Amino acid sequence: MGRVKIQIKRINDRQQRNIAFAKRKNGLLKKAYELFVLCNVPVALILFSPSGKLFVFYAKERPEEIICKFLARAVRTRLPHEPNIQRLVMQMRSETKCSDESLDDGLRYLIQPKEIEDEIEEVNARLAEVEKQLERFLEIPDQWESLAELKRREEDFQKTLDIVQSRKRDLKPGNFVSGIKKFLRI
Amino acid sequence: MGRVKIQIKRINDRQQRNIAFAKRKNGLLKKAYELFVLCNVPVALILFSPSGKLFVFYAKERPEEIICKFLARAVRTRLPHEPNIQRLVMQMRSETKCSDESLDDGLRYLIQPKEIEDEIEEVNARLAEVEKQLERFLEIPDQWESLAELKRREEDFQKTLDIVQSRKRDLKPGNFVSGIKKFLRI
DNA sequence: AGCTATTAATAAAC
DNA sequence: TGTTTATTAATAGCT
Repeated sequence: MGRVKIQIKRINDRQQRNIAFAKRKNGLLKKAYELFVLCNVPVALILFSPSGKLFVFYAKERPEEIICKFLARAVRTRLPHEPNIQRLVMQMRSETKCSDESLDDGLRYLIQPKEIEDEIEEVNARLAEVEKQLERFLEIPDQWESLAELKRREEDFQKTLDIVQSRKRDLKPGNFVSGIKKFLRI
Repeated sequence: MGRVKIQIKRINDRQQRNIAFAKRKNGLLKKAYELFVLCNVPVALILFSPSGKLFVFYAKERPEEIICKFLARAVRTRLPHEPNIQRLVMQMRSETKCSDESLDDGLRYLIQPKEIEDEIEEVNARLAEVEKQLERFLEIPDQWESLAELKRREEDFQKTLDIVQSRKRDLKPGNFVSGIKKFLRI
């Protein structure tokens, strides 16, 4: 998506490679962040610059938690080759007391409690209900004057609901990115 | 980049969220792959679907190697809280000779999450505001029917707030969060 | 580190 | 579930 279409192959010029890395790293981080916010899923992205500098993005859970989940699956499938990880997986293997029940087929893992999610959906359904009623209100001619007022109040409701929902998300147990939205000034 | 511009905030409808996840997961994986090919750098991307299914992408090095590198540097900055990882890091700490080069400095920030009490207070204040508005609303006679509905909604808000407050105890202080503010162009 | 012409990703519709 | 299309978003080449 630039001035010309490029082939996805290694950039040989070192400087150009660094430029491409800097730009695309930002894009990738943004995309990872957006996926987290939109879908509210745990994400961990670890990458190294051409010069070896470490970059980490993680959301919803701390990277150790995400890594542990990933390694827990490795326990069931294969033993990683890296010695340190191998040692860790061996430990986990000896300790893991058949939490197999939480594993459907080796791919699914640790399903989040759904109650908060459901709550939000329920509240949204009710909000839609009220919005409908407000719509009907707005159609009554002799109450036209109060239209602006009603709209304002409807917006107030939405705003309040947004705040409550956002707080609920932030306060959700296991969510260690509490306040990230505020921090990012979104 | 769709038919309409969307706000980056949690998608509440579960089905829509799943659709967005499926599409954006593919996009994210593609971007990660392209970054790897173009710049020839190690990349590890671990993410979970809304239903808890695990997805892993890694390039240039096995995920265990990338994770090990990440953890090796964690040795120098902080001790992760997850017990298994903690044990591993302790081991690595006693084994690893840490050089100062390329210690991540640009991407990580220590976030001091806003005090939960303050946030609850904020929500309470907002709720009180809406309560006041509802009071005024309730004084209009010929709108009484729908006002009962609004009153009910107000109670819903209170209930929701109670839930939020009850979850306060479950919240643990956050630690490091990948700050990406300046990269997100927000 | 900014600027645009372009390409690429994707939200909604089908 | 997959395909199409109108739009928005990312970014390659320049400065």
